[in-house]
Amino acid sequence: MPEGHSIRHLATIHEGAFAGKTVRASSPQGRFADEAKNIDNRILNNTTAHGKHLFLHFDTGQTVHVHLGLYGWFYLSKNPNKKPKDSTRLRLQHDIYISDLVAPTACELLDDAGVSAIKKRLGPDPIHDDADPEQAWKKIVKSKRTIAGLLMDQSVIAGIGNVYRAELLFLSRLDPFIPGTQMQREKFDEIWRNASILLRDGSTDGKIRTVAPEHLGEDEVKLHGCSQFSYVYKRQRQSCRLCMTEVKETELDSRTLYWCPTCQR
DNA sequence: TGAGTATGTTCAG
DNA sequence: TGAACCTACTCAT
Repeated sequence: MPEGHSIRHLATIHEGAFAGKTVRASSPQGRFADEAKNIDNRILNNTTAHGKHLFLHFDTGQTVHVHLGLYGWFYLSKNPNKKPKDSTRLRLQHDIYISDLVAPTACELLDDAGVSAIKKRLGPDPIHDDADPEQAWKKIVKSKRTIAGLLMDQSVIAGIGNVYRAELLFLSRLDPFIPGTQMQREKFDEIWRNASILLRDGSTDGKIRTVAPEHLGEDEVKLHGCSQFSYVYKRQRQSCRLCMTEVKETELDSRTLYWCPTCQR
């Protein structure tokens, strides 16, 4: 489930498990073997996250940069005898914890310049206290692209993926297809504010929660806290939770967009 | 058991 | 714009 909230969640978990400790690093799959040797038996200083990018900073001055992509994930375990899968790109281990990274889009060893280059091409991340929404607003308001497309552009705002995109647009009752040039400042501020709140909330346990309890069905209320619900994401051909109009889906920039044509006019 | 789908990004053409 | 990356889950057979 790798949107920004998951990456922050994983950064926090890895910092708690490994920071300040001497870590064994290996690559059972082999594709990160040479790089793993550089950080094997070194101390992991701390972790950071920006958008969907995770950084593990070592005392060598080097940083492991991970992007999970669509399939990637870290599997944490306390079982010292756990066997890695053949596909495990990176295994981090010390006395207590094992973390296995499987199927990431990116796993590479960078110096400070490499880390800076990645952060430079990313927009502000609403999960950060010191993120500057002005940077995002300036790009949005001068773009003719749709607001739905702009919200998914990591160089505009970092960390929002397809689920949060759909839900944020619904929460602000925004037509996904209006161009950035027609965005109202108040609407942008609302999206930014909601993104900050929802991403932070999701980062506590890695789960996306966007629906207010009063908008959940009776059966769903019983499950609330165990499962994830949405207003429009993946609810195509179902009724809108608020107005009962059928939720629509369409392809936009090669991703599926979900919206309520009545609430989001 | 196999097909289909997915919360993402990069690169070739 | 489409293919590639190459995992986990759901659903139909």
